[in-house]
Amino acid sequence: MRVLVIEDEVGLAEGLRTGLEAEGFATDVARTGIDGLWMARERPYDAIVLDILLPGMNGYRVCATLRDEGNWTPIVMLTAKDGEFDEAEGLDTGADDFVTKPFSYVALVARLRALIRRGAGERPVELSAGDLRFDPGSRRAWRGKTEVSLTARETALLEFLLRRAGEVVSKSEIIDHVWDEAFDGGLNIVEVYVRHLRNKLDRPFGRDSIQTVRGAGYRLAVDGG
Amino acid sequence: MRVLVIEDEVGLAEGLRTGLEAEGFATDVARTGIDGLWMARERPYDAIVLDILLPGMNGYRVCATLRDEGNWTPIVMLTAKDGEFDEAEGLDTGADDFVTKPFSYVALVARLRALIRRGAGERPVELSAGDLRFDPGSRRAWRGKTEVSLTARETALLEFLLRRAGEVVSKSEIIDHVWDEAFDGGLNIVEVYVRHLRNKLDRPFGRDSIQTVRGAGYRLAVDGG
DNA sequence: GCGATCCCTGAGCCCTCGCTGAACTACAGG
DNA sequence: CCTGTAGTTCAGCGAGGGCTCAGGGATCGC
Repeated sequence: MRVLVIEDEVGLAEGLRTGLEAEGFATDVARTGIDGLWMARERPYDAIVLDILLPGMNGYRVCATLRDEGNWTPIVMLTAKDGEFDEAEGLDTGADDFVTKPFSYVALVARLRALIRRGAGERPVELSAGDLRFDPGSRRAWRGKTEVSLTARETALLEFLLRRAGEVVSKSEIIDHVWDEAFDGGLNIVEVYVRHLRNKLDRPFGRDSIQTVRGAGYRLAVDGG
Repeated sequence: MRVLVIEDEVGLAEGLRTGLEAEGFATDVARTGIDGLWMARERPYDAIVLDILLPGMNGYRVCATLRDEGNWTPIVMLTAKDGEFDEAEGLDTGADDFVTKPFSYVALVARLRALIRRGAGERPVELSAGDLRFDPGSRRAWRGKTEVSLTARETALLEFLLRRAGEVVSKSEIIDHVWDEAFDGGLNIVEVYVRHLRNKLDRPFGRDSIQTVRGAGYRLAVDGG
């Protein structure tokens, strides 16, 4: 397993190198975004650890550039602990996972192994409607740049609505796909969960993405409201 | 997202259920091929995980039967590690992907997601007559560029008229198709709703798309008026 | 021209549908 | 054991939509 670390801070970079090599990863280090991009293009890495704050070319741009070139090597981004925007932007540019500084090697290595196992083939796909976004892999949702925390059911409902964005889906259809067959309650449960989603994804942002089509069902606006 | 697991080995089946539900899939389990077939016919699944070795009716036959019946739900087959013929036969019978036992959940889930993403291929067609348009998927209607909001009944009536554009359809025929069989009111209701449609789709635009054919019924002009 | 038939129109009643808040259960963590 | 969270149920409410009806036009046959 060969890993590329793109990190300008020398202490951290060398720490990572020794730590990762102790874990059995062959590790290369790049000190700038440009260098890192170059190295990533030259050799097939199994994963890339990418800092965001880099001299010259920042991590987002490195990541986006690689993805544009069709390079889907798994990328773990190192984000600052206060950076709430980091992850949203990281996902936009095609990062696969995130580790918040300061971090433990254990966490980083675990993520790396998971990503490598998943492989470069399964690129991250994102479901979106306007600025409403959902990552099926990590099962997280964003309205614009702010992440919104959803429960399991809410997540499942949102995912279903997003996959059928623009279409009217009936409540019974929703129950068929979001609840399992053991469920024998009424259709009202759908109304309740639609309400939950609206309260979390629409109301705080002054949006109106989930429209009710009286007598037919609900429709998620393709432009996200 | 709703998945059907057809697997006779109880341990594996329950493991799959919990694993998949943790990933956000609503999961149903069938223990025999017959049961699985039955369940697949009953409800719309987003994907099916199908073991090959099943009591009674094996996975190939389940798969082939579903395909024969026009059911194209994505199917992932679980194949034994030594079975070289498995995949060929699976492909013949209409399987979409294969996972070799023993497998990791990560791999299975990745395949499932990929299939579901691919599977949602068909897009709604649009009904139109001149510049009068209707999208059955989103159940929205337009006259030219401006969207017109319709109630459920109005929508159903418009859809019916559009599907029979150019033909004369009688009021009783309309009642048969747009109202449910329990309806026992008079034919006047059709007149009322035709009026509603005219008020929304014709009058504001100076059009005359719904023509009344005295003594016979109504006809929607194929050119939209 | 005249009645008969068919269709249009507007007003109004009633009830379904969807929304909402609250209560209840189950379960996990501290 | 207590607390908090998620999932579900339920009953009340309010608005909007579905439907009815009666009277006024329009059109046809004679």
